Amino acid sequence: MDNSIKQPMTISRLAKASGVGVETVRFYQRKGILETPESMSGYRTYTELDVRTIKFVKRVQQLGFTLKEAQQLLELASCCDSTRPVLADTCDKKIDQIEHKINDLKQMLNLLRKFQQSCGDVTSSKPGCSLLDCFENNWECCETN
Amino acid sequence: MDNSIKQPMTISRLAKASGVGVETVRFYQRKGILETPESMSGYRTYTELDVRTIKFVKRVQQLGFTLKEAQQLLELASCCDSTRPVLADTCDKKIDQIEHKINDLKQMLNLLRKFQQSCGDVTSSKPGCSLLDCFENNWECCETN
DNA sequence: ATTGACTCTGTACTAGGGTACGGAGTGTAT
DNA sequence: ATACACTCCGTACCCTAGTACAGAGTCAAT
Repeated sequence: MDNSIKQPMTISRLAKASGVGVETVRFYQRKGILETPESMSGYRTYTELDVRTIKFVKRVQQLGFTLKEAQQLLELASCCDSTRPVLADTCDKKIDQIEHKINDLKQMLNLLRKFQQSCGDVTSSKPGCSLLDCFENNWECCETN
Repeated sequence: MDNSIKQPMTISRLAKASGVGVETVRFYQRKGILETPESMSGYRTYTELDVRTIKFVKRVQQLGFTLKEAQQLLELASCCDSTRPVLADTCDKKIDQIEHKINDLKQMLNLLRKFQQSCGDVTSSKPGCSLLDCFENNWECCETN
């Protein structure tokens, strides 16, 4: 890997490369999500890792996790040495969390599909399956598949 | 359905029944998520529908949707008549959205599982699959299944 | 008719996740 | 050497989703 720099990656370059605003980068630094690199001469220079980190955080947020959780995931990402067992465990919990979320979303999806069918079928005059009705009792009105 | 009321459902009863605080109910009213029933004599009385609505909103939020989105879903729920085509369409979009989210979460899950294996295996000295590494290029480092 | 629990209204405050801005320093081009 | 873009730092502001609270009214029991 040739790490020679074409142009030093300034904060605005970093921001642009990772698709966020400069202020967001600073915000992440304040929050400790991103390290604040030591700067010779006032201006800091960033690396590809910072770009990746920010992109990762943004992605994880899209999936419905908080910044704090994104940070936890980053901590998982960054080390895999002495703390392995702890990490594996944290990972486990995160996995459970995500599995749960997926299941919930699947139920919701099911429900919406049913609802949409009864709703889109204009020939049917019956009110069909109401979201609220279906929702009761753990979505029982919809056969889960 | 016997709609006779044992005791009028006041706001605190509603809050309790739907598992939120009184202030949250009021907040939802301000936001238009919940109707503010006309009250004879100062105190409002609520119905089972309000309980269901709040529970629905809370559930939908758990799935990672915003209040605004929950409201949209409620609008879907509440009518299925003249506006059917529009609703079916909105529903479609929501379905796409959820499908997308599920796929993303599945990829994340995959990644975490891989990571966890390499991380939990203490005998393995190689750094294994880093979350950040794996994340690059649409999680390509993990075979999607 | 007074107490205590509850309600209504409005306003203020909180936490999370940013976004904007003012003032001072820096880097670079002309 | 001066202009202009950019950086750093601190503080302030915004939106979302609540939460808290003060002041006034209401209801029900004593």
